[in-house]
Amino acid sequence: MTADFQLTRPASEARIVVAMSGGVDSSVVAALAARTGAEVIGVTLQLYDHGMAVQRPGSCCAGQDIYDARTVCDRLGIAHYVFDYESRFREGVIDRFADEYMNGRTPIPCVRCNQGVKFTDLLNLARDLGADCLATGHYVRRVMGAAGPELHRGADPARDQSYFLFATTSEQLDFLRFPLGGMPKDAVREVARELALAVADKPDSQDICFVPNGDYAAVVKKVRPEAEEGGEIVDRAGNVLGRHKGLIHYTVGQRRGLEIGGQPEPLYVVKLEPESRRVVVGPKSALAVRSARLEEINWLGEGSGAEGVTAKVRSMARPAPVRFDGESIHFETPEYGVAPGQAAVLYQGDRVLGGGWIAETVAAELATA
RNA sequence: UGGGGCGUCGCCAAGCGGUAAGGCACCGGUUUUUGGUACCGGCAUUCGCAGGUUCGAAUCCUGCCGCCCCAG
Repeated sequence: MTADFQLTRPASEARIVVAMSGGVDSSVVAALAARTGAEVIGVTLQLYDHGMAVQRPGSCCAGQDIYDARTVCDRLGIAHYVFDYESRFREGVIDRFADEYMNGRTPIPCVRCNQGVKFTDLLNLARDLGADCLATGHYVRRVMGAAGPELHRGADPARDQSYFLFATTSEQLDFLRFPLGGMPKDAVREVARELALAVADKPDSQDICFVPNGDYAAVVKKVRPEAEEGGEIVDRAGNVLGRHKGLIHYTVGQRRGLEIGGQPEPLYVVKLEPESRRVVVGPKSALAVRSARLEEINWLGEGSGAEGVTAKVRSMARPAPVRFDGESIHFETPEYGVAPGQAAVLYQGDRVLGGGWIAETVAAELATA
């Protein structure tokens, strides 16, 4: 198994920096890079504390993971550098994550980490190291088009990570390489086994890497103690149905955790109001959304009003047909559970046209409680 | 303390002599590099309490307790 790193000069003269998290994917990228004959430098960023999150399976970029990355590099005979990015990660990802929740939005820390720490800071670092490119283990494809490199979904639809990389700019894309985008996960693990890499059977990372037990609220409270404050749960007419234990525990579209029984049908979170600290709930039909306004839009396509555009409003969803007017997406059929703070990523076939952060939504039906 | 009604899982609620539906909530699991959703599974040996009738009662009878409503 070999991979194309899309180098612009002979591999023997090139230098490839590989972003290594300590997992199987990036380890295999390093191995594939080494096979090209280029000089390869593995770089691991230490992103958060040495405490409780370190040994957890499914984490990345701390403690054991750094050791794992080093072990792989030693085996491959390539250089390995570790950089302390804790403060940047805390400000750019963790603090921001907490603040988004405080504002009644539902953040995606992985995207912030990719666009900031990884594709801005680490990418510049790779440039400083004189690299030809920065390679990562993301399951997306970089396809050379008429107007330059394009971002496409990973070939394995079950592994595709393009949703988390929508904010990648054209300039960053020029320098990035994703050698795993064309292969299925099985093949990646196979390579790891062939090379007898210690991480071959390491579990896939999942959940938020800096959250120890899936208890993201605990992390938010640690950073922003005022997140403890509860408030009222009301229906759309303003009737108080109960109390909640802090806005940060809820997200639009959420059903569980409201602890309101005696209803004929389930209640879902329809809206979060940070000013009054109220959680507004309603039936599933109240979740239907017709359009969503986006902000911080990143555009990778040529025009803006392309045909056949689809959008994903969460990572694990089939793309829905939409019309994009440059600021808002308009769904052909109502979309459910569209939460402010999440990303809307626009596609044309497998190609990522761009995307933006959901700022606000327009309900498909008029509110009647 | 005259009249009427009601007390079944945390909440709503079916059952009206044949051996406890369902929904909501909750819990567990599956899926998943965000949060959530969805799906699957679990969830009253017991029907306010105590007696009685019956082969057999949550269902019938008696008493007690507790609510609610209308009268005073």
